[in-house]
Amino acid sequence: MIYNFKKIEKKWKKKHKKINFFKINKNSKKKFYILNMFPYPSGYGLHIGHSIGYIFSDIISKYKSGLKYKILNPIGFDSFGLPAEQYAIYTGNPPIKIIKKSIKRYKNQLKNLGVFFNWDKIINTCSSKYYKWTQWIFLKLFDYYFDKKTNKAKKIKKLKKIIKKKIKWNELNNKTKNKILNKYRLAYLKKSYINWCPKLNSVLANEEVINGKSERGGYIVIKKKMLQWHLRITKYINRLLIDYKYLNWPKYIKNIQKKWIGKKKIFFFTIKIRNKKLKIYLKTKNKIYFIIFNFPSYYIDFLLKEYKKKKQIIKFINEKNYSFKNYKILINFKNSIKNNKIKLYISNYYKNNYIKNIYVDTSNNVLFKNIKNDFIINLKNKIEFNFFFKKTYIYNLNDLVFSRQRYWGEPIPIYYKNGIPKPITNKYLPLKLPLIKKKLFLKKKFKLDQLKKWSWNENKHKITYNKFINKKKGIYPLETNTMPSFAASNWYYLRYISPKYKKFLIDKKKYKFWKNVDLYIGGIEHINGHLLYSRFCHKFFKDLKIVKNKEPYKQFINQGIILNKTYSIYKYKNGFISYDNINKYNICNLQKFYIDKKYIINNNKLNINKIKENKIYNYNFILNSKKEFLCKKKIEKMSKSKLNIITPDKIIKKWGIDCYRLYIIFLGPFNVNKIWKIDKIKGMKRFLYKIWNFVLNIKSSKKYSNIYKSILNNYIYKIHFNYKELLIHKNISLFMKLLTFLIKKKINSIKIKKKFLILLSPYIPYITEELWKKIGGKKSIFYEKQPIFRSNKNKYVKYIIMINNKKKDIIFINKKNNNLDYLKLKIKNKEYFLNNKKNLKKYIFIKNKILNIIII
RNA sequence: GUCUAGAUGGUGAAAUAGGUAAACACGCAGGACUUAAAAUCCUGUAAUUCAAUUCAAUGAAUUUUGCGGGUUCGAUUCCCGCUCUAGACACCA
Repeated sequence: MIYNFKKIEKKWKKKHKKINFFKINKNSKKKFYILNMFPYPSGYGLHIGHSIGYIFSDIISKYKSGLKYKILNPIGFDSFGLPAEQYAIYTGNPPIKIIKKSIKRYKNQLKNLGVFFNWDKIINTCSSKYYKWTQWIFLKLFDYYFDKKTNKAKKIKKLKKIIKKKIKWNELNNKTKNKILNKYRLAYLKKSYINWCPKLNSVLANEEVINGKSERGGYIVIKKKMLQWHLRITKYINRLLIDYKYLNWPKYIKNIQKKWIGKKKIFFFTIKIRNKKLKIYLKTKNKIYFIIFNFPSYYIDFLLKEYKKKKQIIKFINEKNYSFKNYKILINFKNSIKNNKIKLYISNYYKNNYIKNIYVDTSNNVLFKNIKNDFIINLKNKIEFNFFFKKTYIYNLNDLVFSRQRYWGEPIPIYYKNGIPKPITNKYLPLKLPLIKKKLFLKKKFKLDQLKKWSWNENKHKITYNKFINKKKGIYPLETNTMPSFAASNWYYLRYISPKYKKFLIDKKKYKFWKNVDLYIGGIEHINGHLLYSRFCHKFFKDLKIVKNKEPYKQFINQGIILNKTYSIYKYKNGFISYDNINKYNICNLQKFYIDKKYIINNNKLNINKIKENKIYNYNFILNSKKEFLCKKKIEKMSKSKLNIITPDKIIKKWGIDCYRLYIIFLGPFNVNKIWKIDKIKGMKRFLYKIWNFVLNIKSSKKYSNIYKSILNNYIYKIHFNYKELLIHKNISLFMKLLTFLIKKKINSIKIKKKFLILLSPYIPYITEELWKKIGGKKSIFYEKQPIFRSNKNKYVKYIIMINNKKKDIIFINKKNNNLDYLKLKIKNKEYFLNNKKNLKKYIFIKNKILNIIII
């Protein structure tokens, strides 16, 4: 019989639709909630990098199911956000259409990986049934403050009571009342900076800004101050830091997050410049390493007002050059203490475009060659700073900016009554995002403030036209910003437990069983974003008594990135320049374009005729001296913007799902980055053929002896161990070894064949199902229990005999005689022992492992 | 620049708690089967040296886990210094 994977996979895909995998252990009390970070449904579909995570979680969940756990392994779509909007602007199709199409494609691709998800529990963040609760959470944050004494969030009502004791609250007008409360709310309004492009008349993401210019069009981008919603995550920092002890995360992952929170002890003093107080922070009392201005925003304004160098400063801020040498002396001012001149250095070296560090020194000749040595300036002798120092803590983490000046996100359920933010009553949520269905409507950048119908009728609780805005009728403008993408992902892990529950964001009965996520899988790049915000959100839920555990994700494993070759070309004014001539031009004036691999002929030469067929590249190509055009070749993360995506579809068509699953896991450790190569997939196919032939064709009369039992038992032990440590790629090697062992010994026991298939089934569901049926299995193989390791089956202990740390022999001894004396007896007459007997110095005996004989 | 992770054959990589380095694959070389190709199967495969035998095969010793040190009977693993590579670094998901 021939192994026809196409037929088998098609057949079992159909059959598996009828099995509810997640009900197999319906009545089990053990649970396992495994979760992949949900994908962004991009139009390009799922690529190889994504598929690794899904296959990984699928294998683990199938294994756990085999240990009789009840499984939750859901999937959803994070469908609000910038890419869909960008794509909408680019193509003229409304985002909702794009998303729906993408989700369809994504689902199909996922189903083609042989992965079991809880398809009945799917969630979609841009559906109003979901974002109703995202908005609800925001309103809760708006309605709560952080109580320092109890270290918990409490209702703002309680705060009012406290304030009333101190101030005559009722005598204040609404605006000052609001101002006071705004200082305490967990969601509050504050001015902060954004990237603003005057020519495009829009806000840009950091990613869209390159060298201080907009990615599209190359216009100048400036920093602009805007009133925006913030979340007061900083109040929760201590709790976030303390609770790491409850997390089973890799150490380095915890460290990344800890560093990001960046709690530091620091000293500060204040100086006055023209009646304005400035706090200056120092690392130690005596030496100035660097000085950080606490209020960069304020400082820039100050500079702009006081010194008429606006142009110079703006220009400088926009030069995104991370060299430390790149600093400029902007102002000199007199130090109020001893009339020493202090130079203020301003550098954009710190991350982002924000100015955060300002360096101070008192001598006139300070070099900035090396931050570690030259920069330490002792001010002690010149000025007595000590007198002014105070100790405090600073954090790297700031409050989260929660407003996005974009269309495609959850509307913030707030309206402005005489300039004061008012929440929309919970009852009337969701505040629905108006869906624009017309084509070409979005060709230009679109925001909610361009809508004609975006005001709130306070009495009728309805959205109404802006022209009706009227204080007497209670009609006020709505907030036009939307929420960022992390608003939805903060809490989605809870929604999976009861995605269709209408009364509340979670069904508390079901939560009691599932609790938090047992194993969370995702990219390392989310550690300082989503994963941190999600923890913050969970802690807030705990204060609201929605959840009971301290942390949302018990265990976390990050998935390695798949790298692939990229090719890029550089444009100068109206022409492209061959990569070997690039040194002749100033890098700041060059624009980088990624190009598709199909335009490349051998290694990194460009096929100019072919590329010119594409209108985007219809410019001059300036060749090098050899009359060739070279591209820059690099190995980078697989991503749609870099045009180096490979999708699993074609590979699966050629090799089959089982083969693809094996191969993708066999590539290496799950959390390590891998360069994409297809050449080793042959080996996996051979392995599948081998399994097929072993199970169906090997026939012999040999009996299944006890020694084989104990060897198989050892394999089972190792396989379980690897699952436990999440090193599942190693198991494939074990399977292969085990198989060659079974074939060589010509074992024909149905019992062993069955055990072997069950062990393999999480990895390769289809071939094992087929074989399972062929050797007499009645139900699906996934109803079977995974074989368990039995420690009493091993009767022999393996010893390695060494002389001066060099291996000489391997000896098996019975467990009954597991001691040094017996071992000595065993080697007594061996040649290697007799030769060295005279020079013997001592024995080093390590139980169950080694006997090392030291000679002189 | 800061932080983090990593470096093992021609390639992807294994090596439980410091104890057989290179498992398992790919590739390559040789062979079997076949008109031929593909597929399949078998054998070999870190390097150097020596011995023996030469039809083929074999045995022994030494050196090897980026570089240089340290701890230890013993280091891929622990510690210190260096070199290189990759990733993260706030409106990217």
